[in-house]
Amino acid sequence: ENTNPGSSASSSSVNKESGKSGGASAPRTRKKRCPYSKFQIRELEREFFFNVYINKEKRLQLSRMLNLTDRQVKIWFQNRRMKEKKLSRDRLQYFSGNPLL
Amino acid sequence: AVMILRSRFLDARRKRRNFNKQATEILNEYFYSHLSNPYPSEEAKEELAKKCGITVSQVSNWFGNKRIRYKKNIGKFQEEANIYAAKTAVTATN
DNA sequence: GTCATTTATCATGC
DNA sequence: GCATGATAAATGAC
Repeated sequence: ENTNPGSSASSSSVNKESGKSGGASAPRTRKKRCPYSKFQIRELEREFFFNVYINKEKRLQLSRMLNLTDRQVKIWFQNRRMKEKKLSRDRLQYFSGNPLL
Repeated sequence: AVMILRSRFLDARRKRRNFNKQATEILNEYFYSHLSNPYPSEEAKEELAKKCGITVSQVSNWFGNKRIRYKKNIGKFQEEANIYAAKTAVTATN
């Protein structure tokens, strides 16, 4: 169901671009968006349920378990918090007789 | 259990309905009359949302989709661009 | 950290 | 069958 760069053994793949080194490095193309697997989402959501803000330790642990970079986990939590905020706004509209929709 | 209900709520919201023709007209009019900088301010978004009868988030979604789809294939939108360019030109002269 | 955004993907309308 | 609106990764401004 998932051809993620994380599902299994293929560890050393895509990322790395740590290169900030000597000048001439290329325009470093934007990383292509790759949807996460159901398993990855479940584990991320599980942790998000316990605490909306994840500390560095759990972040590294979770990134290893899911074969994601710590940066990806960090960004996932950021986006997830924004999503939760939008959901709250939508619920407010929904329960306050707004004639929209 | 909670997460299941939560995901249900999300999926339900994802059921899409097209905007009415008048709303699309208003949005396109703004887009093509600001083609050099199609980034409406927050106030402009609220005004557009009110005039179109949609939410501010829906306005943001529409402009996000419109910008990238226009950029990806300008030729496909050329006819549409001409139509709204002529329309705004007429309203300007009146 | 938030937050608007870009980009690809998803789900639906027709 | 694509057009279209909404959502999911990823970036960058601040």
